[in-house]
Amino acid sequence: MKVTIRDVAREAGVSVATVSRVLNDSGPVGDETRKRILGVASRLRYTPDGAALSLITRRTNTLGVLLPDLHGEFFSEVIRGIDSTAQRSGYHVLVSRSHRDKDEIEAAFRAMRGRVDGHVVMSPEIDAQAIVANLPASCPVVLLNCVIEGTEFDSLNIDNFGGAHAMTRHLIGLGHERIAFIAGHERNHDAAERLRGYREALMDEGLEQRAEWERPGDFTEASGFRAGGEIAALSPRPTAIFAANDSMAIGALSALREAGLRVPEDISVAGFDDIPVARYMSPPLTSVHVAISELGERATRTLLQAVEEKNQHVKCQETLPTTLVIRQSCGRNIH
Amino acid sequence: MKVTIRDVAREAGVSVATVSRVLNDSGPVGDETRKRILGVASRLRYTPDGAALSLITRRTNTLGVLLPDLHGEFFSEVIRGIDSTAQRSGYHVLVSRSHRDKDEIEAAFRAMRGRVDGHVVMSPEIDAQAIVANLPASCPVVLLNCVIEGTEFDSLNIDNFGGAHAMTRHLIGLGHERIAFIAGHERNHDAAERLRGYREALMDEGLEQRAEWERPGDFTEASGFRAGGEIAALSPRPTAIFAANDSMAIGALSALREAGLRVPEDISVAGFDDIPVARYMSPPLTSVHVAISELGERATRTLLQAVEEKNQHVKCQETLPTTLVIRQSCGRNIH
DNA sequence: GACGCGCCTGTAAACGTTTTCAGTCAGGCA
DNA sequence: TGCCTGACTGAAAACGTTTACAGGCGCGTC
Repeated sequence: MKVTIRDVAREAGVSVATVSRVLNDSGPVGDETRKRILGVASRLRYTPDGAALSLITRRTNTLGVLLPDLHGEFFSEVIRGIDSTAQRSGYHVLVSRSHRDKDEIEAAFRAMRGRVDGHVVMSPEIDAQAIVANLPASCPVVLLNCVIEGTEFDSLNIDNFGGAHAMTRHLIGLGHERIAFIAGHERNHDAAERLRGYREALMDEGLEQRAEWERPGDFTEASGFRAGGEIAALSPRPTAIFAANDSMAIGALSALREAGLRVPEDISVAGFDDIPVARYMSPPLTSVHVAISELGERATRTLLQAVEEKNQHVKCQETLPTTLVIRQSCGRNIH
Repeated sequence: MKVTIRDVAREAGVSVATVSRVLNDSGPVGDETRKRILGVASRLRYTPDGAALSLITRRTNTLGVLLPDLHGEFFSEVIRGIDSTAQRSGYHVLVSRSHRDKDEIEAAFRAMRGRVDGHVVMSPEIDAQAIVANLPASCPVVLLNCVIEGTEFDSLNIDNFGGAHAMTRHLIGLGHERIAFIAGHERNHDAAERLRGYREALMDEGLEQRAEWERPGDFTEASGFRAGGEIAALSPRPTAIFAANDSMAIGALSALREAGLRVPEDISVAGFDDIPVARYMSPPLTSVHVAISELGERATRTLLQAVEEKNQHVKCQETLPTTLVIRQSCGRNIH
């Protein structure tokens, strides 16, 4: 049924070794023979079998990507960065999402054994140390947004703390003194760092902190909507809301509008991530810009290098800087 | 370096066949022997090599997914549907995005040969017939949003025409007579069908059609923004805008706001897809709901069945229905 | 006591490649 | 003529599995 290298060899009247040599340019072959083989190969539509190739070369040309159950544009942008970089180097991308706990991640690793040359793991919820611990040392891994210590692994993080700190100071600079925060899951590392940045900026400036100004959320628009409504009902009402990601900020915007509040006249709103849709909000959303697709690109480049050097290279820990993007959703406090 | 089945066999003092039998429950093995082997296997952290397994079983337990350069939530939702369904059946997902022309798609197919048990192909831009023509008949394929005729392949389409037609009639029902349309690429099948639905609904109701009311776009927020601005400047100004997808509708909303127009008082806006963020717009966006993740789920289920039956099953062509979701971005025409 | 039949186990082939090694052949040189 | 070299080619091993086949052993039956 399937056409193999043997079929090509037989049809061309040569041995499989010669066919292989022609197809990979891996040895001298007579001009006439080469042409004949090339002809037969394309006529028969021969394509080498990936499995057999991987088996012999110990290379799959595939990268595994383990992601949590991300939603929306963040996911899409990360994958875009990863895939385009991988593709440029002739690699495929095997994705696997929605891994809640350590066991699930380990199962995913096992299932991918021998199908993948390395992994990009994004797991902000879980102790990465434990995950990666029982991975064979020969298997390259790049940790994305993971909480991990030491210099044993390649890792790439967003400057969550710095970004949140800067945004909070920006709001304070606009004269806001009652600033609410919509948080993500406590156990999410990104979320925790952003919360820490918010708190520390308030402390640095000697502003009041109230528990009721910190609302729980889970990075979805729905949770932002809920939190936004609650904040609108607070008294005294905060004059600014900083959401730990854009999706929640968008949800909050929607809730504020329903509550009859104008943004930014009555209350300011800021987000985090600067997803593409942020600038098209009404009003356009002030946010902490993260180069999301670059996150994927960098992680992939690092991983490809690790694969190339068989994981013998010196590991590096990077932090991707963030920048403030000022749009119209935040105004000077006039209350 | 890597621990193979042979290592386990040696350590346990049995043959590889016996180990294989234990690990796959594929034959009778003495109780004592079985225990010993299981013990050794877990102590050595043995995991079968995927490549070798695929080679011998002719199964990769992996599905290939070829997508165009989708952006935003649509991509993310489709993948979510595909991956969750695949994962439930023990399959992995190999994604590959950004395929512009036939050659690129073919190259992707070739590269995946032997790494994948079947393909989900989404390619609204290109004649699918040509793509799939020179694929071996034994390779299962499900076509997603592809233009294709006949019953030779499994295919799954959105009811683009019906959805667009219904939305246009809805706008007409609200009293709008000058309805603008922001289109997608001409060569995009989805876009073309949505445009056709818009046109035919206007014709059915005997409404005027003007070339200047049909603005080009490319499914991005930026193009919707541009088109929205142009439409706002038209005179007489249309009283409603129907965008061929939500991203463009969101862009248009933003442009209208900048032009000082109120939605829906001055002008109504409708989108298509009903991406999750649509309901959180200001105002919440009326849209044609498409069960995006279900699109991925269904395609995957069909593909898995095709794999199961070695592509000998009867192919089916499905169309996913759409529903109108009425929110506040469209109002009765009061001009 | 011979035979057949289960159960358990091992040997070896097969999957489709790459690659090492050895071989053939022509031609140049002594 | 004999030898060496270099270009070309083929045979066979190797990768890590599964599986068809066969063998050994204990036990029951005639």
